[in-house]
Amino acid sequence: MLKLYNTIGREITEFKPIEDGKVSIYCCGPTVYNFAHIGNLRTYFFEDILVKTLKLNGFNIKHCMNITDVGHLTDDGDDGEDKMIKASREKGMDVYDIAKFFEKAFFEDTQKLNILKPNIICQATKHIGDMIKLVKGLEEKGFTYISNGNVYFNTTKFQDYGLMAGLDKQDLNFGTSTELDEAKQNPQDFVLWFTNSKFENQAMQWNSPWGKGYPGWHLECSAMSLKYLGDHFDIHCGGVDHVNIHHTNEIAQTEAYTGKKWVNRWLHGEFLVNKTGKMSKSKDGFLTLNTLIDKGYKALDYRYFLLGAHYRSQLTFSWEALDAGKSALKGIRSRVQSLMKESEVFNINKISDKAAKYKTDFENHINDDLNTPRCLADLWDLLKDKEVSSGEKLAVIEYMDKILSLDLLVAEKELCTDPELLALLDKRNIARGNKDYKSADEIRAQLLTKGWIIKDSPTGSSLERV
RNA sequence: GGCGCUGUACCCAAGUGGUAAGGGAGUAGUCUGCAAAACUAUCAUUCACCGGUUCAAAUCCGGUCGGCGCCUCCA
Repeated sequence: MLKLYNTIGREITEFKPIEDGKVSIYCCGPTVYNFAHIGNLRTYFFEDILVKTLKLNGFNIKHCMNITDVGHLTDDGDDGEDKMIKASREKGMDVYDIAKFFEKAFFEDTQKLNILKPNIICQATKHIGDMIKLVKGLEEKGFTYISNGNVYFNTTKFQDYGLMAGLDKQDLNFGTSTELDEAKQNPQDFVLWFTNSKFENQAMQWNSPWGKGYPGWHLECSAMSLKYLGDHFDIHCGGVDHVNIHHTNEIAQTEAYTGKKWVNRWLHGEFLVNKTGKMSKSKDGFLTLNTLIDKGYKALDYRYFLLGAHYRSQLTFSWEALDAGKSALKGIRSRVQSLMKESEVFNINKISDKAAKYKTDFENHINDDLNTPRCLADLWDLLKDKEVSSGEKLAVIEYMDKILSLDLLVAEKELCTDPELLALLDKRNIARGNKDYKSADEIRAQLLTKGWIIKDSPTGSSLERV
């Protein structure tokens, strides 16, 4: 039985899809005006675990994600502007090219992390018409007003405003950190359509019944999810920061528009934090996946690190913690590689009860609101169990890796097959046998300059790529 | 200020009222010409602190102190 948390009601309950065997899921995607940092990527990782767990439970998944490629792009007040944007502009790329560039970079990152690509990916700029239709519908139903040139959503007209976030219990601090928008009738109202931009040089603008302008930022998720997943679907996810504002407003405008319940279950991924707080592009410590790779880590080392914490807990990033993940993954790999030398992968349906217990434990743990840390512990226990045969272990590990996605059964190290180099290795081992260690070490150094490292083991020597 | 989350070993981190998962690091040992790896063992009488409930509390309740997040674009 799959149990998942629901931000609505703040409780873990059994997951039941609207339609038997099928799940529709919408995930808030990236804003593509900069590289994703490793904190952003944590959320997509969590959604990947969710999607794969649903698949493991036999569901057919319709997985939709938006690309926010509208807005933000001419806001030069942002101190953290990436050099790439500047470079792109200097090269004369327009905002659409910039968006495309970072969208591509985003999917390169997620691919490196073995994150499945959603089967529906939708760009906001390609759905302006759908957004306008939504605003028109809201206008007809009387949920909007126009003020200072912009179309606003009147939150007091929507009865359950802020229900999921529990805003009624919160004494919100309006306007303490930013100036209040004087044009709003209520502090929580939000813009559906801008014609009077706060950025003077807004690069992307479209014609609309209210004049030339651009959509408010909550609008895209409502419009596109309605289009691709319908007016009632199973799961909507995103980062925790979206609970109070973004998702609250999405619910308000969508349910006001359709007049019915929209999303059954909301899941929110917690933040990756530094010692100094959350990772953000305006602070030091803005790390991208490529920064990690440049420092000698593999993308999957980072994935292992993420698996070690539950998605609803904040996770503290440190190099020491990442090193721990790297070493652990290396240890698993080396054990799995020896298993593969000993045996073929057994058929998962024909394994002993003892081995099957690990499979069941793993399923129970992942189905328990995605408890990946427990799943890793199951993997380690299996690896260390002396009563389970190598082939059975491999079968269960292969199964676990459907969720973990660490490429555990893929031979990681490239082994040398070049006869010339292997002859050198033989020569070195002969020298070694004759206790001629000087020559042996010279050959080792020679091989190293060619990019190969000698690994001696009780069963013989081999050459691996550095 | 309000709301939410949180405080578990040197580090990261699970934990369903029944006596502290797992990983990393460390330590000891095996192996070893060296290097690397591997393997074995070991590693919290205790869960921020103080009270309470209970036969039994890391888990429940109250209080104190600390951390993080949201209330602004944000994963």
